[in-house]
Amino acid sequence: MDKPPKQTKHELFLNYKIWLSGLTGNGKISDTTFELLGLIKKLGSIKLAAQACEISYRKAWGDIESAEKMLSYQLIEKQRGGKEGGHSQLTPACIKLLEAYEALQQKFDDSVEKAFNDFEIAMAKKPEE
Amino acid sequence: MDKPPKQTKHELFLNYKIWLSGLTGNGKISDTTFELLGLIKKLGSIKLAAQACEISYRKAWGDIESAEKMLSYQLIEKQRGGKEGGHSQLTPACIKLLEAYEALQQKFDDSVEKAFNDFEIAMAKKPEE
DNA sequence: TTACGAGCTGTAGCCCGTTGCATATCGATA
DNA sequence: TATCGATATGCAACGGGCTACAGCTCGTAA
Repeated sequence: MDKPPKQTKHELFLNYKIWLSGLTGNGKISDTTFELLGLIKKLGSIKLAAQACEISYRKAWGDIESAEKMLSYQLIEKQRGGKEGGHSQLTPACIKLLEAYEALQQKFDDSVEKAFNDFEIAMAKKPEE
Repeated sequence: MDKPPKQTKHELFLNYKIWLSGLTGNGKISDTTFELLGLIKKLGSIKLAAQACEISYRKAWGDIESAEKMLSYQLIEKQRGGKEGGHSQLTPACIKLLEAYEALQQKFDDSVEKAFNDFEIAMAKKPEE
């Protein structure tokens, strides 16, 4: 899921990872989890989303559970049974959260790009300058 | 070493981690490694710096080695022997790198703060707004 | 010339996140 | 009312990262 990092003239890449945590530190929502949520929204299924995310269903399920526990509200509307076995969709609260996160992520990307450009410039300078 | 993350009115914290990697992905320089380098500069000893960093000497040494291999230049001037056992200091190239990183880190912090403020505002709004 | 303490190095073992598997549950629809 | 497949859940096993520890190397100052 990690997007290709940015390269310097010095053959360095900048990588970063962001996540949300709760007050007591007893849980977290990682970028991967948000990606998972986005895929559930798109695919309507935890199973399919987990596959697309290249993580085990077990992990996907656990991540959702811990995120919901941390936030103390429901993220996923789950439907079991039926010929199709079941399906899932995001709650309105989850959609709101996801959209806020995606905006956060986007702003972050832009800022990082800028900061890293400055880094490249600094590294290109000779030490004595 | 992780600094306290920022809190929303929704009792959420934003956390992040950055690191540099090389072309072939065969190594990385984490924020912890940069913290270690800063402490070596300050304390003049890998051993003391590792203690201050709360990592094992073994890991500190391995991190430095892999960073130097990745960059293919020397970061640390090491001195063995003597009554004091030895000491270490940063090379000029390392100091330059460290300073560039610290500036990058600072800009990162600012970006995070700004992006997270917007996130808070978005989360404070009612879904229908 | 020796003693000391940091730099170096290998390895056994722990911790913890994750996978993989097994198995149960549910319920719309055919 | 039988079926089918996704949701739900536990657990053994694996693997990577790290620590703990043991032991060595070095060279200066006493």
